[in-house]
Amino acid sequence: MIDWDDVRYFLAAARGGSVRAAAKRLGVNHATVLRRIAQLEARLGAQMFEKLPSGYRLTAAGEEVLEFANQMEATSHQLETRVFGRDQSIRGLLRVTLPPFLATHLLMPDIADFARLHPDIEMEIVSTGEVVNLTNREADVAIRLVSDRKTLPLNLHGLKGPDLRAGVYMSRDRLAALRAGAPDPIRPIVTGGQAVPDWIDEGEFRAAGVPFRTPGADAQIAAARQGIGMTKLPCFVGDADHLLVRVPGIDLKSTATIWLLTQGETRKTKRVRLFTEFVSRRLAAYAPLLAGLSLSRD
Amino acid sequence: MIDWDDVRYFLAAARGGSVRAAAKRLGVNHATVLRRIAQLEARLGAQMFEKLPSGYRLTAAGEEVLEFANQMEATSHQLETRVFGRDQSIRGLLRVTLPPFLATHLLMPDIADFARLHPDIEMEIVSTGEVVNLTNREADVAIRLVSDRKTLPLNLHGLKGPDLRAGVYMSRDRLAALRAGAPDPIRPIVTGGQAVPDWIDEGEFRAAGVPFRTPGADAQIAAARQGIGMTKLPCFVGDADHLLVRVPGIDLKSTATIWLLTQGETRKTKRVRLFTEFVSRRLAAYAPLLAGLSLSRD
DNA sequence: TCTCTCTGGATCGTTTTTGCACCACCGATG
DNA sequence: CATCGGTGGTGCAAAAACGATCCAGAGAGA
Repeated sequence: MIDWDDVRYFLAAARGGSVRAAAKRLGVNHATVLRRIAQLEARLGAQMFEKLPSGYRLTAAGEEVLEFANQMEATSHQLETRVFGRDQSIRGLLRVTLPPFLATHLLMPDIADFARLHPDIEMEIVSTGEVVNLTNREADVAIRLVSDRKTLPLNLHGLKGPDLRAGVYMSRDRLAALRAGAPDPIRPIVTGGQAVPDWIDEGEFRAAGVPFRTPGADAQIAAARQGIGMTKLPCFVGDADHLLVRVPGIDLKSTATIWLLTQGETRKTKRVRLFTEFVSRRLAAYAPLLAGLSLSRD
Repeated sequence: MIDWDDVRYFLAAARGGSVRAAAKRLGVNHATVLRRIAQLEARLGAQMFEKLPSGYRLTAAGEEVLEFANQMEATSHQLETRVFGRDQSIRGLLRVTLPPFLATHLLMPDIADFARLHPDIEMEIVSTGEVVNLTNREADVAIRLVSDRKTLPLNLHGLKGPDLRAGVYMSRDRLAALRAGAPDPIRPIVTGGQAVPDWIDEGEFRAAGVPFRTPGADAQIAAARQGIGMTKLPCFVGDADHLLVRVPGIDLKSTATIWLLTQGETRKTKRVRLFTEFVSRRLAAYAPLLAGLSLSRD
């Protein structure tokens, strides 16, 4: 009989492409992955990988095994979510994922309030740039921005929040200087790789010159503050920054709707319901701010 | 992340009904099962079993987990059969299951011939009374008796063998005594719990009295040899025994057909093909014997 | 070409897991 | 009432798994 956990190691190696990458994902030493895979291959009596100096590549047999390994993983995740769904105690872990800019500029104080209100809930905020998979139970609640034309995944249950609108902002001082007749060019600030936006031709003062490309929302804000140019920001971010003002003549853009997403059994959990209801109320209160109707958060 | 192998221990405990029974099935110490299940429950944060003095009983949560655990097991078995199906080498393990009386009275010499012919094939004969599950890959080849009106499982591939017929036998000496006019009653010998058979009224000499019930084919043969009464046996068993003769006036019964069954991917294997072809040839040679047309094996 | 970083693999202490021997308990049975 | 076979649970020593480390080799880039 094979050790079922070996399949988990196999899966990590197949995805990581190397023993060391798999070890990193699994949080173990690479020698362990080496041994577990050797053990699995011995018990199955077949080579699952070509052992190249550049890494592990799946053999034909390995490709077939991968299919079933994926299936086992899916079942394992379902198993986990099912028992988690039965958990009706307050005490326990609650993992939330949300876009970084929502965390840093808007919801972190509210999440802190929630944590203070429920000290028995162990919270974990997963706010990396990557979209985490709710189905695989990498998180229990996801706060997502969903473009209005896109549809939600069918297996997720959504609680609709307020709309989020964005504006184009630039430095307040720079705008004053422009009004006074300063000739310096105003450059569009965009994230790397993004096409030149269409709003450069709309405003009272036109952006010109090559775009200023920088990754990360915070870097864009900093660049705008320094007067490099103008950039598109969510209203609640731009309006709250007293060093920035909306560029006159450019309308607000309706970008997306905030959704609170939960998955399958997990939303029956008391912790999840408490959190989604709490955040939902707070978001509703922020609705004017998010829509860009109030020019300051104060 | 849970240890997938813990699910295997959970499954054994859920099926065995107790930690010790699970340990026996898994071939490990019962303390190990105890600890693995405790670990799984800790990681999932839920009780899967009620720990009663009489054993472990599944909780509601455990029942739900069981469903997915079964699914994981099925996937694991599929994974094993898939890689096994790719194995085209002679050397390796080949597990065969067949009814005990076929093994002891007919095929064991042939299986021994096969093993001698292919010393690289490690053979394992699973000839307990229980029907082993081919789908779960507890065996690679099954030699089964299939009643003509029953249908084969769809996922199995069958190679049809000769028909097997049975007759009613009694002690040769006893028959001679009867012909000489001995008055002792002849009792029908049947397996425990079986109804009184219909052939007691057919023969030249009628069976009478309460049935003699004994489990096991070998015990029935011994009882018949001792002259207790008459019993129904496969022809190849009864005809080969010089102490027994067919009861005059009772026709042969057509009971079932011998099938060589293989499953899914495993039949692509060289070992499996070699074995099924070999046994198929031998069975064909035995066809008259099995049909009861030759009165002795010699 | 030299370095730097990636790869798999081997070795060696150490940690974790496992098996064994117990214990207490419960129920059936002689 | 004592016994016997079954249950779960618990220390302790042996065994197995693990992590840290080192090594050789392969590429990439300076």
